[in-house]
Amino acid sequence: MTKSSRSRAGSVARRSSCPVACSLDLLGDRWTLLIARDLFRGLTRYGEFLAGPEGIPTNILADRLVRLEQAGLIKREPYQSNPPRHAYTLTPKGSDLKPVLGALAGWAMRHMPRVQADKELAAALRS
Amino acid sequence: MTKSSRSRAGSVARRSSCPVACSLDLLGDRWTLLIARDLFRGLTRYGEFLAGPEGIPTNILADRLVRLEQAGLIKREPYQSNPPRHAYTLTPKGSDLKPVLGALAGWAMRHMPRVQADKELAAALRS
DNA sequence: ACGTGTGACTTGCATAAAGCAAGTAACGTG
DNA sequence: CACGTTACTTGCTTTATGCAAGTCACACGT
Repeated sequence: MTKSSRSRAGSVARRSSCPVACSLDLLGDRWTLLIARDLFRGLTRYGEFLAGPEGIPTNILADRLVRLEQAGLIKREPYQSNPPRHAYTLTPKGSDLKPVLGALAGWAMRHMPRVQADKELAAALRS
Repeated sequence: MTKSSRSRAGSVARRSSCPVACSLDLLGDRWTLLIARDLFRGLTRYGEFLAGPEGIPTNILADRLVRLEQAGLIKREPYQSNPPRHAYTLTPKGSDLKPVLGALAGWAMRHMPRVQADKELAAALRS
C-alpha cells in the first residue's frame, strides 16, 4: 500500500478459471468473510468492525476494506464531513454473498461443537 | 508437524463462538476448499490433487490433508498395500460442505468476469 | 540383479502475509 | 487548550506460503 491504494477496480492474480478458485482468490482468507458477516449484521464503521469478538488487527482490517472496495463488494461513503468519517456498506455484489455466509454458518451449526447460534445473524442471512 | 501428526481429532484455536468464524477457522484459507472441490469431483489420490490447474504446492497439500483428516472432513484409506497407497474421500461431514462450494461457485459465475463454467463440477455440486 | 521410473511425501530455505504495539492526524468536548 | 475519540499508519516480529530438491518404497524392463 504505497500511495493512494484506494483506486483501481482491482483484480489480483487469478489461479485458474474455476469458479470456486476465483471466489477463493478474493475471499479465501481468515478475515474477509468475517467482515462481510459484520456488514450483514448492519455494522458500518471501522471501529465497529474492530470491536468484534474475533479481534481483527487494525492494519488487516484497513487492508481488507481497501481490497473489498476495489473488488466492488463494498462502498465507502462519507456520512459526515467534519471530522471526515465514512460508512462501509455492501454493494449488490457484496450482498449476494449471503448464500455463502449462510452455508458456512449452517455447516458450522450442524457439525462443529460449541458454536453459538446467533439469532440476529441468522435472521440477517435468511432475510 | 513434528512427529506422528496423523492423530488427534483436532480442533485448532477458535477465535469466537460465531458459526461463521468457526467455519473460517477451519476452512478460511486459499487451499482447503479447493481440495474439497477436487474431492467432490471424484479425485481421491495425492497426485491427482497435485495435478490440478491451480498448482497447489506439495507440502501445503500434505499439510491440508492431515488437517482435514484430523477435523473429520475426509478419511484416508488404503486402496492397495503394496506399495502402500491411500485414497482420500469425503466423510458425511465433508460432503455436507456441498452448499458452501455451490454458493461460492454460483457467486463467482454471477459476479466475476471470465470464469469458466464447469459442467462436471456444477453437476457434482448440484447432485 | 540392477538401473530407471513413478507415486507419495518430507525437508530446507526464501519470501510474503499476519499479528502486535505504538504512533499520527483531525476533530469535539470540558 | 489539554484530553479523549475515531480512523487509520508504521515498524517490527512471528507464522504461513511457496519453491526446489531430496527421500523412500516398490514395479518394471533387460
